[in-house]
Formats: sequence, C-alpha cells, structure tokens
Amino acid sequence: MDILEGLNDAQKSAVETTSGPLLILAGAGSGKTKTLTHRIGHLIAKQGVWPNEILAVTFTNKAAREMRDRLSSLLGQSNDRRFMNWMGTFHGICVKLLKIDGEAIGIARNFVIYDEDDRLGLIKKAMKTLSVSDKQVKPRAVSAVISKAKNDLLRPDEFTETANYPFQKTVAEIYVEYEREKQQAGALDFDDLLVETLRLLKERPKIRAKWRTQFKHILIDEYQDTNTAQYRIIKYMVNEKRNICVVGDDWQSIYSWRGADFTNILNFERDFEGAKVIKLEQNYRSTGAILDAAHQVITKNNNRTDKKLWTNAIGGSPVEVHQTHDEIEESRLVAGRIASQITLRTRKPSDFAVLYRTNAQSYTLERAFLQERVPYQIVGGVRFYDRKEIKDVISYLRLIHQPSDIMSFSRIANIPSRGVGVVSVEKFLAWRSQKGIDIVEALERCRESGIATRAVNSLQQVGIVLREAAKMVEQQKSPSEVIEYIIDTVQYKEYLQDGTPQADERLENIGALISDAALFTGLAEFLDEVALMSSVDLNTKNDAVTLMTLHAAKGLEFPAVFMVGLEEGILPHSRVYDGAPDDLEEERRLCYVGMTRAREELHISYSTSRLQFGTRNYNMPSRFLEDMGHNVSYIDSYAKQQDSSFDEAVMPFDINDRVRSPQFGVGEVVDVDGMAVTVQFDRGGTRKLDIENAQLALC
DNA sequence: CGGTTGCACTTTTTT
DNA sequence: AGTGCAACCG
Repeated sequence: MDILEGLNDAQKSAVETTSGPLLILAGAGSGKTKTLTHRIGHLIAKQGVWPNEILAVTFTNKAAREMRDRLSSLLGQSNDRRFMNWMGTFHGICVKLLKIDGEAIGIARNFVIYDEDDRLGLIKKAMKTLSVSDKQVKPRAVSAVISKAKNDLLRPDEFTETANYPFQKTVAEIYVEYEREKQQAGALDFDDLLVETLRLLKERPKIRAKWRTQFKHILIDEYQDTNTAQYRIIKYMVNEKRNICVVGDDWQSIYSWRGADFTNILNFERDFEGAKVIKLEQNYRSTGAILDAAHQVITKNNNRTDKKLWTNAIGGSPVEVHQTHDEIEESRLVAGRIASQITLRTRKPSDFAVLYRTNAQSYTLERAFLQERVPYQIVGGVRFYDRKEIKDVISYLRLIHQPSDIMSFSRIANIPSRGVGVVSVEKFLAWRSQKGIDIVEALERCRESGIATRAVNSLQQVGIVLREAAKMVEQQKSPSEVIEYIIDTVQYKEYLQDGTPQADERLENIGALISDAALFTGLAEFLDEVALMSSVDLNTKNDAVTLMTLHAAKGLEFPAVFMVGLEEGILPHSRVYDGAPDDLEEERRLCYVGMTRAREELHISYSTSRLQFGTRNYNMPSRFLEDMGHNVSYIDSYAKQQDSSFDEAVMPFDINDRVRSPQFGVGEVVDVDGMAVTVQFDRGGTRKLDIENAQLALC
C-alpha cells in the first residue's frame, strides 16, 4: 500500500510533515480532504500512531463520516463505530469530553443538549419570571446577545459588570436567570458545550494533562471558521510536541456571524512559532472559465491573503448569466434547463445543485421542480429532527434520560391532549420546584400538589409511563423499543391521525425515527446524535437535484451549479448594508464559495423583481456580477424565449400512471422520456408514444 | 380547558 | 405569502 500515490508534491509534503506545527492553506477544490485523509492514514500505517491518539476536528458530522469512510478503505480497515473515536465536530468532541470528565466541574453525566428552540423557550420563560415584556425586548435579540457573550467567554456576572445601557442590563438579568434555569434543568446549550469544555481544561490541570498526553496529533479542518472558545480549546490540547496541523482557506470564511474569526488562521504562524506552511493551489475541481470568474470576484476583497489558484483544465464553457422578470420565471428557467438536460440524458439529477442566499428562496424553486417533475431534495430548511412529531417523541426520551429537563416536559405535558392546560402546568412546576424533586418523581406524587383532579390523573399517568420507560432503559433495551413503548402507551399515533393531509407523512416520520433509533445501543448515544445532527448531515436521496443555501454548500461540489438571486439585497444581503465593510466582504466570500462548487457548468441568475414579505421589490443586479469579468456570457432575458405554451408543454404523466389510448386501450406508464411515454398495455405489448400524437389521457 | 380566528411578523446564514 | 402567537368564545 502506497499512501502517497496519486498526490501532488505539495500534498505529499503535507502528508509527510508529521511533527511540529503545520499550516495547510488549501484553496477551493485543491484536494484538501484527500490530503487530510492520507495524512491520518500515514500517521497510523507508517508511524504507528494509535487512532485514539489522533484528535481530528471537522466542520460537520457528514465530513467526519466521509473522512472515516475514506480512511478505513485506505487502510483496509473495517469501519466500525469505535474506529477514530476522536474524529468529529468540535461540538461532538466536547460532548464526549464532558460526558467523561464533566462531573469534575459539576456537570451531570446525563445532561441534555438544548437547541436553538429550547434556548429561545427558556429565555421566554426567564423573561416571564422577571416580568420583562417580550414586546419591548425581543427574545431572539436576547438570545443573540447571550450567545455572543458566551462566545466572548463572558459569564453572566462578567457580562453584568460590562453592561452599560438599559437594554444590556435587562439582557444581563435575563442571562443570569436563563443560566440558573438551565442549570436546574440539567441542560447545556450549544455554546455551553464549547465554553464548559474550555472551563474544564482550564480549571482542572490534571484532566488537561491527561488529554494532552493522549492526543499525540491534532488536526483541525476548516480552521478559518473556528471561534474564540474553539481556538482556546485547541491551545490547551496541544502538548509540548506541538503536533498540530490546521487546514483552511481564509477566502472561504463565511461564519463570522457565528463568532468565527478567520484571523485565527492568519495568526497561526505567530501562535505556533516555526510552523511550516504548505499551500495547495492546484485546483482539481473547476474549469478555467469558472475558476477565473470566481477569482475575479474574490480578489475585489481587501482583507485577505494573496494566492492564485490554477488548473490544468483550462477553458471550459463560460459562466452563463441569466436575467429574468420575476422569481417564478427564474425558478422555471432553472428547473426547465435542468429538466431538458435530464431528458437529453446528458446529465442526471444528482449532477445539479441550486444554491441560494436565504432559505425563503427555496419555495418557488420547489414549485418549479414539482411542475417539471424533476426529483429534488432540499438540504437544510426544516430539518428532520426539527419536525413537531419528532421533537415530541424526542422530548419524552430526553425527559427519561434527564428527569429535570423542564423544556421537554413543558412540550409534552399536554401532548397528546390529556386535559392539562397551561395553568395546571404552571401550578405543577411551581409545586415541584418548591418540593425540590425531579419532574418524574413529582408527576408520580402530584396528588399531593392540590391541582385539579382531571389534570392530576393525567399527570400521574405520564409519570408512570416515564418511570416504566426509564426501567426499560436501565435494562439496556434499545431506544427504538423505548420509543415504541411510549407512543403505544400514550397513544401518540392516534393523536397524529387528525385527518389532516400531513398525518400520513408524520406517521412515516415516526417510523423513520424508530428505525434510526434501532441503530443505537443506548439512549444517551442516540440523544447526543440527534441533538448535534445538522441539516447537512442527513442522508441524501440517490438521484435528485440538490437545493440548498450557499452556507450549506461549503465543502461540496457538483458538475453543474445554478446560483440564483444575484441581486442587491439578496447577495449581498440587505442586512450588511448598514454593517461594517467586513460584512460585505463576507458576502463576497459567500459568492466565491458558491461559484467554486461548480465543476463544469455554472449558471447565475438574477431577477428584475422579487416577492419579499408579500410585497414586490425591484432589486438591482448584484455588484458581484460586475466583478466576474469577461469570461462570463450574458444570456438574453428569459421572458423573450418563453412562449405561452410553457405550461401546456409540461409532461402530464408520471411512471405508474394509468392512461388510456384511443388506439391501444388502457395501460400503465413505465417510463417517461421528454414528451414521450412508454406504456405497458393491459391487453399486452409495450409502446413508446408521443403524448400529443397518441392523444393519451389519464384514467 | 381547548379550539378557532385574526393579527403581526417574518428572513440571512447554523453547530 | 405563510406561519406562529394571542385573544376570544364555547
């Protein structure tokens, strides 16, 4: 086995530089993942480093999974769950560390992880407790300020000291109350995972020493997107040998709004003196035309490193820019173009991605794809684990795992409806906190509380169910069995059957959740996975066009990419107009990231008008279009090409449809090809027919 | 207590 | 335009 095979000189050098600090500046499409994978493979196979001695941080769970897969096949290893235990996202790794050592700083082993919704709910609760009106102070704004404070490593007391303005003082109060409530619930929010890990390493030198000894090699991917807490964690983890390798590209830093600070990558050489720097500048992904246009855009930024990506694949078809009248036409243009390429069989659906700035833009695109009958999938948007029915079931599970989890309880107290209203819930919670017992015990004993009889009976039932389920967990029953027990006992499926059109889909989702859960041995593992699962981590359909935001597209590539909504106010987004110039530069990087996802074909579109918040706006073409230069070809307005028969020209039949032909009788559609269908007739025989000539009709 | 209706607000991006 | 939340009524 030759681990260096198929690598260029710079990549080889990166793989073989295994001691001391190493900075890999990897441009878009320069084989970064491959280099990292081979570097880890080299450490394990050639230098006898034990997989558990390598700490490898990726940006998403999906990236970790991919790397684990590639690594195990490179090493000829079987890919079991425990292989490369310390490869994952910062958040995932922090959860593991806190599960093992968190008790040393007072973190319960069975902590639950609060997502954005839980955090918002808890903030609202805290505001209610403090009688702060959510009319004057918006919970979302409070959430953002608290998150920012945490990222700046300001604890509630420290934040209170720095608070000057009335708003900040109010937020400070809410922050204190929020932290208190969260602590009582035995929960940590996303930011806590990082901040508390940092505190653990800071306050417990022995524990810090243990991990520093264990991790002989540290690798960090997407280093330009690390925030302060993550940076400090890394600093603690690196030992005297300083075997740290970071990979990144300041041109692709698009998460500063989340606290990411790309000066971390610019300062690496200062932080780790004597660091070796390797630049990966050969692009293996895109054609010259695409790369040139992208380069023209990114070089208009001032605050950046200087580099020049190059490719052997010079030329290629020029980037096409399309103008449309409105967003519906734009969506039809995209879906239509894709549909015809699929019909011509020059490409398959999974070759395409459609990228947009905001999730709201996906709506009209979806409709166009449905109309064109092109299979598509949306990455992000409403995540599977964000669906109501899934959250309900997860809330039961969380409450079993952490009987103090007040947010989960509040969610399911009256789901399915069992006559427990807001008033009863409030009374119950007040009583239980005065008693100082956990929620499950309180449910069992709620007869003592003096709440209305109907509510008491229901609550007691819930208590019994939770207690039984907890016993199952103790007996090492699979999470899927626990879920089935709960939904059967509380009759959750019956609750979902409310006669709405979505009922079936919801039942299916529950089924999918149960099969997911069956893959896990313990409830805790399942809950952690669910909490940290991101929108881009989900399993993808095999053959469908991918629709997603520019942010979600980071790290991916597609033969053909459509970027839509290249308008002032969309990309760049209007929110950056009154912000710092840095924000505009980040929008430009976002544009660059989108363009460099394309391998062979890049289409960009903008619309003269667009419906936003229910009103029609007329936006100027994006300034980034002007930056792209002359390797771009402007296509005539789509409206001119579009004829009135557009709607009628849509293939009205689908596979499995029953159709009637005046000539051949009734049959079933077995294949669709442009405006023709292949029909298997009941009386025997298969024919390919043009739908207009054959006068086919649905039956 | 629960369901329905009407209003207000939304949208930047997400671990 | 769609959704979530609040107030109101049964």
